[in-house]
Amino acid sequence: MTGHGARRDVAYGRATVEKPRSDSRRPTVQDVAREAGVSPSTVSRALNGSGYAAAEVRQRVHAAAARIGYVPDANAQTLRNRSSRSIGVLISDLRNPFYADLAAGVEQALRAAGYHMILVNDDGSPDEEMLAVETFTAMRVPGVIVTPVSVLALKRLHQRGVHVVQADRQLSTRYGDTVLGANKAGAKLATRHLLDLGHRRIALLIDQTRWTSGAERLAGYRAAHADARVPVDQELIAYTSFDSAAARATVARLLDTRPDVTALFAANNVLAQGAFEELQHRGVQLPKEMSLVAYDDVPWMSMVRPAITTVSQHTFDLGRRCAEVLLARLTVDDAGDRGAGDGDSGAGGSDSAGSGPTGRRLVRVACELRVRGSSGPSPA
Amino acid sequence: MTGHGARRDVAYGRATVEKPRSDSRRPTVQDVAREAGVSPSTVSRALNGSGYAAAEVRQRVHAAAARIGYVPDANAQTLRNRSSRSIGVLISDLRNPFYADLAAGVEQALRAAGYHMILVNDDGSPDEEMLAVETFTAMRVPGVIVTPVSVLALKRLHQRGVHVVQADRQLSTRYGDTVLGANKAGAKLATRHLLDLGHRRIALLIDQTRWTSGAERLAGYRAAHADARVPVDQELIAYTSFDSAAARATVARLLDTRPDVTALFAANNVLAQGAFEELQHRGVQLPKEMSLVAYDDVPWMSMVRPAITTVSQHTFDLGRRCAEVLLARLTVDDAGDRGAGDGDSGAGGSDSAGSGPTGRRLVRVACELRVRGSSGPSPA
DNA sequence: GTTGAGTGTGGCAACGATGCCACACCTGGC
DNA sequence: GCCAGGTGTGGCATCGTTGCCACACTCAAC
Repeated sequence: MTGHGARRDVAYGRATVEKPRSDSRRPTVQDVAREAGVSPSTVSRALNGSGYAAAEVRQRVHAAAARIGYVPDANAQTLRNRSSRSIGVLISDLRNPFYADLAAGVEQALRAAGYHMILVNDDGSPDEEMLAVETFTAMRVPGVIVTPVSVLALKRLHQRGVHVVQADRQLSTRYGDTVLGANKAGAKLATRHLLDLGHRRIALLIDQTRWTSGAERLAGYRAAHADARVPVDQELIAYTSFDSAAARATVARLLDTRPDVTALFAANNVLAQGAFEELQHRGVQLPKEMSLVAYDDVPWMSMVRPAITTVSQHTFDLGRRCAEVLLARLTVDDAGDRGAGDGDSGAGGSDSAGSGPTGRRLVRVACELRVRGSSGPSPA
Repeated sequence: MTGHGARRDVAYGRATVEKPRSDSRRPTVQDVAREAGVSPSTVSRALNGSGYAAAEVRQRVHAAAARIGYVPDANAQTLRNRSSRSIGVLISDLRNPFYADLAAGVEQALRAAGYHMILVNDDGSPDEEMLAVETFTAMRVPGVIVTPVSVLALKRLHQRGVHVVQADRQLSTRYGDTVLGANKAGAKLATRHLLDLGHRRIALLIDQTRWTSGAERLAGYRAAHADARVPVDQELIAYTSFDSAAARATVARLLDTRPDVTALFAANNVLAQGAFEELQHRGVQLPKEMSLVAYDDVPWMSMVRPAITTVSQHTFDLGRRCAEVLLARLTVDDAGDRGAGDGDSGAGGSDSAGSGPTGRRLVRVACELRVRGSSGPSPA
């Protein structure tokens, strides 16, 4: 087997063709030390600012480092320090704007703090999720932000001493912190909006209620009814799967069997798409014949006419908040003794339940009802 | 300064509160070796399958590793092997579905090949781009996929022996491979579609033509006119900035000064949004009074009525292709002698120009015209 | 019975950065 | 003039993995 040695040997011969400037290998602390006329230890101290280093020497080292283009090897640092500045981010579907925005928010906050994001798509598959967990473990990430699929993944991470933040939904209260949208409040707001408009037979289109996101939205829907003393018709809670085609079929069935429905509340953007397509296909007039409200505002909802009334989750902020919560843990970790406090310096509109730095934290990011043209008075 | 040592010492005392099972540190090859009754070298050989290892021993080692839950430290491996399995991916805006889809495609292909993606958003800023380059360098990534902003970043990466793939646009032909959409062909297709419908005053809404993406689309627009022997009215090429509000204002100005325009071709999804909003705002009837065609199909375009005629870039595939092109380079690199061939096993519809494994490669991913309701016969 | 090839295993150094410890030097006080 | 204390620097081991090399052993052939 011509292993690595051979590869390296050959690489030089090929250098000008494939990898142009790999003729001189990357500079290390040793090289900086030689250049500055000091020892590697001193270089380390001078660059990191920890420990003694005469001002003059410090300057000389910095100059030398800049001159030869020294970039510290992150892997060596991680190996030595036993913790990296990479954060694992595990989401279900990057092509869904909800997850994309979430990831974008996470990335922004991480980058601002000098961390970076390893992004893995699990397509909602527990197996892929577990594989990602192994990857993150191997990389020694200090924390992971995940829209969780299986409790096992959370548990495994937790066992391995990795800080976990569950985003958007909470599968377990035992492992790490959680950042959620105000699902119940949002769904209640939306439902109440419809009730206020006189609707009495409001169908809820929802995919699953095993996850907190779905369950809480359902609860909000019920709560609004209860507040208005309008009984909930169980038949109007239409369960479907997380797929716009399926949602569309479900809506079709619903409209056929229950022509008395005057409003439709779709529990997320994917289901809303199916619903909207079916209504459009049938030529149902919004909002005259039917009102439509969606949870989770995504771009198409404000482009179509009438524009869709939605509950915005402030998804980007949600992502940012996830990163902040995680970073707070890491900082506490670093600080030896807990100095950082709980620091719920909440970007306006997020409230946090849960105790100090030691306990599990649950952060809620506020949502907002955006009334647009798709919701109007009940025709009845 | 209570440094790292202190942190560790304290960590144990806190273990049950913060990081539950960090009481036992992570198992290493040493631990596996002890468990299996062999030496670390043998463990390495047994697990990696390189070099001798008796079948019985191999089995014993695997069992031991599984029993104690051994996960190799990726950082130590990278340090030792001088190359990681992380790929840097640098894009402009994750919240734009174009970039999100691109990243999703990249991620899928990387994951399938056992690599993972460090995703960084540079918001189109050269400074952020350079910072990301430093990060990637520090992490010793073997390759980077980038929607480039500045040539300097490409050059820097190239100098450091990192394989580069320019995605979507090509800023320089000197550094690494490139994967582009068939911009000219696509724009020509779209323009020709409008010309065929009888339009003669087709405005082009475009942000900039310094990048290949814009320049090629402009070229396609011109080429279609030339083919049809229709002169291009320079005034109808409306330059704006990459921003839907600006695009909208530009469209407004255009429509005011040139009421004779019968069709609008928006060079990307962001500009298309601005155009659509302005047309909608003015109550312009599509396609009766005006036709609209967009480059880059994104979800809202098929949700609105009339749905927008677009050129789909197959963005997800574009991303996948970027990863494939990069991985091919890495494989050649590994293989000591070039065994892998050029292997343009193109997923149907992508054609590659450029020479074998040693030369720079330029791959084009085919696009497709999707005719929808927003384009119709010229009113004239 | 010795030699040689072939087979399997362990020792050890290296990847690059870091921080503890030891030590050299300088200054001031008695 | 000697010692104590402070200041700045270098040596060295370490993080976990890998692969080269050396070596031990088995077996067959001469």
